[in-house]
Amino acid sequence: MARTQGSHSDITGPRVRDAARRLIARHGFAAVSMRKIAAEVGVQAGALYNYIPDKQTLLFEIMQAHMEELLTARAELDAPADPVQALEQFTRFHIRFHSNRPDEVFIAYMELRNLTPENFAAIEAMRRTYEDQLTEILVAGVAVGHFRLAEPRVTTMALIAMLTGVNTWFREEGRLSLDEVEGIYLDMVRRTVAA
Amino acid sequence: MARTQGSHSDITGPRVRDAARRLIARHGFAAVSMRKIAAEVGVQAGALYNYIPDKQTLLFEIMQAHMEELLTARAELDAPADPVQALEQFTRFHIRFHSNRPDEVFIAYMELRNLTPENFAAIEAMRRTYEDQLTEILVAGVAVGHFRLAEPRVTTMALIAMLTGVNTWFREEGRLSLDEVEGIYLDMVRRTVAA
DNA sequence: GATTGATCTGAACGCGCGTTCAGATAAACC
DNA sequence: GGTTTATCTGAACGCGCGTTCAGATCAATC
Repeated sequence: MARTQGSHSDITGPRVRDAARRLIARHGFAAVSMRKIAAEVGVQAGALYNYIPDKQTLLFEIMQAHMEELLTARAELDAPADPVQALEQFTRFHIRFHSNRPDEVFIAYMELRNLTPENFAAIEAMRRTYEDQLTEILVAGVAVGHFRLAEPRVTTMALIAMLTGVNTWFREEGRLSLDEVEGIYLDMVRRTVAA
Repeated sequence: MARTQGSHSDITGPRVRDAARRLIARHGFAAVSMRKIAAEVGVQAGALYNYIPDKQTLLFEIMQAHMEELLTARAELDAPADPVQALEQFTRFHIRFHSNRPDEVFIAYMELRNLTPENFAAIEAMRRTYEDQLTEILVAGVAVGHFRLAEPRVTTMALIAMLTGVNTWFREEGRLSLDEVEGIYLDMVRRTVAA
């Protein structure tokens, strides 16, 4: 067996996280061993500890990176003042962002219970920050009489569940394009909150 | 340590499944060992094999029982001919049934990937049967001009995701009663498909 | 071309895993 | 009260787990 040692830190580091993300999304955090991640990268298990302190931190960093990307990507858009337009922007953004990252989305929801309490709180806070942005749009729309809804927070949870649900069935190679799906969901979202 | 042996099959059998259901919902299938389930029941790990052939079958039977209960409970309702009333019945039934069984619902979604391919197919078929019932209501409503929607299957997935999402935030001791939540969601469902 | 330092191997650690099974126990039956 | 039988214990099996670490290897530096 040929040894292939040397300096590959800049290459191996990201590959560890990529392999972990893919394997955890497919098999679940508890079912993925450090040895399997290492094998995917082409390295022995011990070498992983040059890049991560432990398995728990690996999971947390994957989730944290995902949530930070979500908040950053969203912050980079300039929000329309009109709540109707803001809702359209949010809807399209949510579907597009999440359908492009099925592994991360799956992990961020399924593996919450494998986080330590502190790590869990950190991820939940970011999720709440994101949800609050939709709630704000809804409240603003109600204020100007363009939306009508019973409970902003309940509607927020309902809409986000509906939109994220796209990931459970949408396939790139399916009958409908992502653009078409976006349009269909946007219509449903609008109706749900229409005045 | 006092031995507590004897005949308890009729008691122990259900307790094994109850303990497994609770523990798997909380920690995940891969993270729950047979020894932990046994400890919860108050028995040694070996005794579990008087009631289940193996761990995989235990998971499958929990999911299967849940899906069968879902289909049975739904079948026991007599469906209104009017699609509008049928949709209301489905919505209320779905929210009520699922919010009463948070553990089972969580497991039935999260642990699908831990099923063998054959067991997975069996559960998926039952889930599809349930989903199809909503699709039929939607199609019937469109046919008589009471509903308007782009894609019955897409709307089905969107509504079910929205309704099941209640489980992620609803708490018995919260501000809103289940009746109120039912009403709010029913309103959103109606608007989503209104002609 | 010798030295340094980052990177990786390979072996080891104690532990818990799912499952099996011989034997112990206690309830049920005659 | 002796026998049968369902139920459970306790030990064992081989295996993979997360993590550590001494030593091997190689790229970069002088």
